[in-house]
Amino acid sequence: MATARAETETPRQRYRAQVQEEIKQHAWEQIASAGASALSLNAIAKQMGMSGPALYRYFANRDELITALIRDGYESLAATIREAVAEGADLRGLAQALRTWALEDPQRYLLIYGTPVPGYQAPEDTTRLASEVMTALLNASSGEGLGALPESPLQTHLAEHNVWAGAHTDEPQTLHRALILWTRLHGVLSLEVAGHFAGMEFDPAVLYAAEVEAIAGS
Amino acid sequence: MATARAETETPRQRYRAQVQEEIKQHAWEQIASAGASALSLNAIAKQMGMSGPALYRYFANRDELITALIRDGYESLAATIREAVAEGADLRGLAQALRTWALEDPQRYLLIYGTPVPGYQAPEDTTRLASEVMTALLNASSGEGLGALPESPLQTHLAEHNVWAGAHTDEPQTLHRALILWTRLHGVLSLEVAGHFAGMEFDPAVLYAAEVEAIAGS
DNA sequence: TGTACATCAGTGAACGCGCGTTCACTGATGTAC
DNA sequence: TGTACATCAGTGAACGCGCGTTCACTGATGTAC
Repeated sequence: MATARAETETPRQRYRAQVQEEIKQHAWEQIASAGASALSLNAIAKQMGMSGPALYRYFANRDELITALIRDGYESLAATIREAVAEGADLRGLAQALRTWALEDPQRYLLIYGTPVPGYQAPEDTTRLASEVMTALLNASSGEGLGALPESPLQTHLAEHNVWAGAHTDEPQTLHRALILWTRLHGVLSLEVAGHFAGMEFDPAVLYAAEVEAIAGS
Repeated sequence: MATARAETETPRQRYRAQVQEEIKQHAWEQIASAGASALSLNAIAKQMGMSGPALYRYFANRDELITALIRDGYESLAATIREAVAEGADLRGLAQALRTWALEDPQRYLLIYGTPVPGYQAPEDTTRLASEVMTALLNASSGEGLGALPESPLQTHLAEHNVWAGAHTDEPQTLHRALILWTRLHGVLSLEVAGHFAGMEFDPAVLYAAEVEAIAGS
């Protein structure tokens, strides 16, 4: 057959994807320098040397662009965790991967885990990516050799409700461990990224590592 | 003397303070419904039934209003903690007070601990209020009967740098305890407030309590 | 108690600005025969 | 290989809007003698 197969990318499609990518990159730069609320389609267009309305060929409106950025953020995190898992990372490795990812681009981290954009509803597929990350943490939190947790009403609470929809374990200790791993890491990261350690003269990385060890056991 | 003393509030001053307060209240409502970035002086004026420029009698510009809100936020937190301390609250009590305060007005919490406004520099007195809170946590973290922490490189790290400028203790265990109290509580609170527990069917209060107990000891 | 003056809250018009978005169009690129 | 047509990226003008902020002003409230 001489007709192009559907899966083959035409030059036009490739160009389209490139420009779309370039728009997003400029959007990230703008977010980095002035926050997500300052994102302006016209400003991006000007930076790219084209007229404002041209962007509407690539994104239906401002909201759709932001949605794409958020989705990319989730995807980037999920990919990072996926890679770490593929390389056989344990609980410590995952924590390290998360931290590296967060500090690599604080604004990307904040777009997902910072103050939510009011009235903004995340698309479904991001929740899928979010739970992929959670599942990785959960898997890393089960098994031998990890620090034992003291008994706690939380564990029976977690056992009663099914906390992770579709979790592959219902072992209370594992659920507990994964949950506090999640919240403790974000506790350090979010305060660090938001600059709340600024006045204190210590290295957040050491604190982060200590929190990881407290869960992983020594 | 018939002349009014300087400390006495004149009716005009009282009125002025009232209107200023009313402006801030409308500002909070606006933040609550559309986020801090959507705060508009003109919109506030319209809500109050007055013209836009009238607000400039009370705040020099938009930035000064936001600064006042942030300052009020810090002051409200510091007052809450101060009260709890005055009532003899221990570590558990302080943690509870913090949580109640945060959930009472999530937007106020987020204005302080959420994504920072880019380019915005907090005034000095807020750092004073912030460290007042820290000191309270520090005091509650010292003393007998608290759960012992495993040894950790973090403790020697904290001992070497003076983490809290002007802390009344340099006991490594105490510093460690106060620090993780701080980060762990915010880990739960920030994820909860930002809605990241939405998909999971459990009560964040139970998790919060478990984290407190893990530090306070049972 | 009454008058003259100063203070200050609030108004309305006006400024320039940048925003998101629509629309009719031009011109280049790709497709079908 | 060449022609006719369809697709699509990008432009420029225009829309209405709300924003922060300045300015000259009116009118009410407070102060001094």
